[in-house]
Amino acid sequence: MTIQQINYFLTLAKELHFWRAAEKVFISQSSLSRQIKSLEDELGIQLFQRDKRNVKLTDAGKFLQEHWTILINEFNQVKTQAKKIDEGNSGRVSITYVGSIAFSFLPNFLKHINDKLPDLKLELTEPTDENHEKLLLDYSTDIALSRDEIKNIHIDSVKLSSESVCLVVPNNHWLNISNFGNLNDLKDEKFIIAGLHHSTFFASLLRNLFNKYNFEPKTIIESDFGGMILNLVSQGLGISILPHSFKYAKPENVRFIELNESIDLYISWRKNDLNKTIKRIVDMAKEV
Amino acid sequence: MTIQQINYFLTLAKELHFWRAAEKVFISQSSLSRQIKSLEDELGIQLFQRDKRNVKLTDAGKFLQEHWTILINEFNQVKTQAKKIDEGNSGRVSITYVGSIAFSFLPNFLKHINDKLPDLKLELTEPTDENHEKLLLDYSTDIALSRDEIKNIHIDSVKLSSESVCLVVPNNHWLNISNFGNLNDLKDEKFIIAGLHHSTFFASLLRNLFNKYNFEPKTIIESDFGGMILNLVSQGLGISILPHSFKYAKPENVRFIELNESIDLYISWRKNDLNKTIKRIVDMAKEV
DNA sequence: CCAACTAATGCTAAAAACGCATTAATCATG
DNA sequence: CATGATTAATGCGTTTTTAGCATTAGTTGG
Repeated sequence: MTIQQINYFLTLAKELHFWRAAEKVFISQSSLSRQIKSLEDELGIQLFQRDKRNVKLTDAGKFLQEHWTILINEFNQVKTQAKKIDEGNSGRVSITYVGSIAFSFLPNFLKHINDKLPDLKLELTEPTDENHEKLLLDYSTDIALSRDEIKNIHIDSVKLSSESVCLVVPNNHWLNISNFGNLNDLKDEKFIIAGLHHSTFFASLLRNLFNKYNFEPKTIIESDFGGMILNLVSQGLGISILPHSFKYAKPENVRFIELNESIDLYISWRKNDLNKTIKRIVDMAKEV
Repeated sequence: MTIQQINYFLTLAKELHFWRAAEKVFISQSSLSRQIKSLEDELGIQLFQRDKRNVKLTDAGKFLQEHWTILINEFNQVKTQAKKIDEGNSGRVSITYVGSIAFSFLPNFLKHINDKLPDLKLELTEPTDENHEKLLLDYSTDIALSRDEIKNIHIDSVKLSSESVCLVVPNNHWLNISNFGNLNDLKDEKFIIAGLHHSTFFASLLRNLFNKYNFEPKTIIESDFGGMILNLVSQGLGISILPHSFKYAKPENVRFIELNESIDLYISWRKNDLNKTIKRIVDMAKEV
């Protein structure tokens, strides 16, 4: 039983046509026919019900199609990860991050990594659902930069920094540090903020903040992309609440007013991962 | 990349010695050497660090050893299950059950199956940890007979029957149906019962029962095997509490006194499993 | 420095995989 | 109902892969 044979099988199971399937796997129809037959013989399982004209999966075939598809995927994932370990400092490392660090921490961090490990390729992704724990465990990513700590026996997670949360207003806005009391002063303001129904950490922080003051913001635009929000604020469309680090995006015509709330940044990685480069990068993060 | 090659790799990874590994997989040392090398070439990953004398795994090799071991096991499990589906009524079906039905429901059930499907082989197991849900989901079993309903979107679960829970006492015991009031009459009795700390459904039922009367039994012997308990009770070593169906074990010198508690029997199976025989057997259970 | 050990390699034989051409069965069509 | 189109299986020769034997080459322990 070859991985190759399984791929032949999966292709045929999808096409249900020997000629088309054979073309897809770049062998002749006769070869495919024989490979499938030898697979059936070796397993002692009838995979396809076929006459001279039609091909269809048996129940056992359907079962194998479903489960082999999953297993082959896992095989490929494992292979990719092994390759990363093999390549080490000259390989690739995947990093997932939350958008709000794109302007401050992340550029410095990436520069630092590139100075120390110039041959390393970095794969950056900003996940939308923010399930960093799952992404780490199934090897979809190697390092996660998130707003909350990940508590899992297979994952190490340490706090890198804290920063304050700020009101963001256009420069010509009446609000400033000295005349700001609390959120309820802002009940007539138009807000441009992240979707509060999301399950991200920042959304939940905002929900808590509004709850504390029993305050419901007049939201005119929802966006999860901080850069977009900043831009809209600078255009005078409304005000927003963002982590302080967005100041480093050097937005024009915008003023930041610190609130009495702070938000953390954590870095998380798989405990004892064999890819030593991951740990090196984590250590670099602590230096930045 | 062949399944065979992976098995070669896993053997060598364990032995770390080409000759011994080659013997274990029934090929020559030279062949094994070449197979490993071709695997390394194909993956583009160094698996072993070797000189003319020693062999040891690289980090990537360690990683692959760990994950391939798991995947190969899953492959075999999937194969076994596909085989079962292929064989259908002449194949095998695995049933896990709780001990307490061994004397009443189970014999009738098995006889019924054997009458209808004489070519079917049945694999019976009585799991100790009673995690029927997990056993079903990972295909370790096909049908589970348990005391509580399994609630999972991939599993169907229906109640087969209910029965009362009984006090079991030796025939010459002072206690009988007419003079029994409640559990607190039994505070001086010696009990022989299942370990209450266990996570089985029956253990938790007993815990609740005792809690209800704020009653702590003087337990002299703990055993999870009902047959053993019955035997000890009949020898006069103490009294016990068991489901009513143990009466069908036809124990000598023992009397059952019904309590005001009942316990259910559920049958559970994977929803829409491709092995049609499983559903047939489930339907038979409802007829018994 | 020699003997024992062990992984790699040259060579040859056997086995497996492949493609071409053909066969055999089925289906659609007039 | 005959005929051509379609399609999976198979006979056969070729190429590729795998296996074993014998040998080589480097390492280790005495």
